[in-house]
Amino acid sequence: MSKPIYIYNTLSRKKELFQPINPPFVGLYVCGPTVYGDGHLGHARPAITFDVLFRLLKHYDFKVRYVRNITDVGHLEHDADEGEDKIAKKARLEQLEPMEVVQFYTERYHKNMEDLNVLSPSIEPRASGHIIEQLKMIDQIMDNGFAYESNGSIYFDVEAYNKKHHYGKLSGRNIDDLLNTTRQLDGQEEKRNSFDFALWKKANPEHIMRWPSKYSDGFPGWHMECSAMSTKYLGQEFDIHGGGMDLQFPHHECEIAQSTAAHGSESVKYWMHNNMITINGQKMGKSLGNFITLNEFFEGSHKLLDQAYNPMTVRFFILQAHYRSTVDFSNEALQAAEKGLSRLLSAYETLQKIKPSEQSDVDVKTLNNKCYEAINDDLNTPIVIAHLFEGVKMINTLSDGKAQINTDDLAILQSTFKTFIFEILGLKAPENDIQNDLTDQLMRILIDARQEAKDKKDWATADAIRDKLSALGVQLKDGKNGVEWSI
RNA sequence: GGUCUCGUGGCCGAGUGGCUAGGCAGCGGUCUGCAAAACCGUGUACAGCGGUUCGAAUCCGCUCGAGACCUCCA
Repeated sequence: MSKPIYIYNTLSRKKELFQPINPPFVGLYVCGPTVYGDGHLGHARPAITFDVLFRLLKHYDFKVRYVRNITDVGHLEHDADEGEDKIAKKARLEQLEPMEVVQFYTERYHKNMEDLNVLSPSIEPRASGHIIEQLKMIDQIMDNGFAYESNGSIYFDVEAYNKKHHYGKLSGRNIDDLLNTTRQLDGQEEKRNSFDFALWKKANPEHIMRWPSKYSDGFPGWHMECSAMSTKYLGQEFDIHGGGMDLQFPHHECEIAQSTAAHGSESVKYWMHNNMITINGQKMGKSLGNFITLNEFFEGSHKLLDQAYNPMTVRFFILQAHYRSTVDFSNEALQAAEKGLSRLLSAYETLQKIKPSEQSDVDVKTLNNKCYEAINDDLNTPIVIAHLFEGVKMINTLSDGKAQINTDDLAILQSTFKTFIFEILGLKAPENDIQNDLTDQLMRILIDARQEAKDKKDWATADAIRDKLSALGVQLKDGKNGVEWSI
């Protein structure tokens, strides 16, 4: 199954037909987290968006190498810390080794991703493990005359670069705008121009994370890692680079400049950017202090949360919006997503029980096509979900015996649901680990006891059992095919 | 200040020149001893004002409002 995929390329600001540089291989690079704190809802968005892309490409049998980095060094802070490394700062605060912090938060990030059913990337390189590659790339940029040394630090010469290439092409800026709008920052006096950015930074004596180099004892600039690691694992030219919209400028703009300056040609064919998650209409972000961590979502432990939300609810919530739109958080919206997902999944279970007939009066082929059309149209997951709900209606009608379906169509319907819900959207049925065999058998005893009471029309006893279970958070559902229970 | 995006029914959220996504809530119903759950049915909304057009939520202009980037950020 291979159909044309269209993706929105930030470079051209248009949807473009996706054509890999070297089919069937696809190189995909996505900016991963800086591991100095717990992941929040904002981290879930790109992870899930590009997870869906990864899954879709694999579904179409592309050979995908998906690289998502872990930033464990290099992002400077510009507050009172005078360029102290983020990781180093956190380490000092907690009296830990920097790599201890990195280890701790990396593992928590991985756990979050697993909970969200986000597939592991093919390679998850760390910035700290690629200092040599970064230094090599800095050498190339220096050799090509697009960088200069100043007091042991190396800066990218934006002006020199802009004479031959367009600095700002991704974010729609030009160098004149930047001259007027760039703020005074630390280390400015070392730069020729305010918009120049660091490739290598000489470390202050108290700076913990540092590596020796011919320039100085220091650490790489904040954009180098992605350029160096994408080149190493995907080559000088690769297909797709993704990340949050907030990284468009300056991070991705600098990446383009660095790669072009080092290799003489552009590195990325398609740039994709997911939009932000907002909370009360405002961006949710680390610096704004209004973020909710994923762990808090899963535990319901944040004051803005009415309840705990299953990771699949969060995933479904995010997929119900298109990745290039902002999505506004609210308990109401999350609860709506929770119910919608559960309806979708229970229809999937119903689908497994449907028996085929001789003839078919449902159009499953169109449904299947519409799902593919939607996902191929720049990952339009909300439309896919809308179509799946049409399928839900279809399934329930069949289940009620109000329509018929033949063997072939049933197979198509089942495969459509399976493919889209689980394989491409990456949803999964929530696990009930409490619902093991023993518990189920104990529950059966109670359910049977209640049934006996009901048979005797002893409603008081029957209701008492139901109410007491309900108080423990166990719901009984009287269905046509017997009594089901859930927590 | 510069660059840019957006404003859709009670809530969330697609669409983007005519054929009025979808989910949740609400309402009506089916089922049930009752309830819950489940299922079915049900809503012509597109910030305001002008313009283009046979026809605009969709294109253009203005007004109002919200937000993003320009600084670490997903």
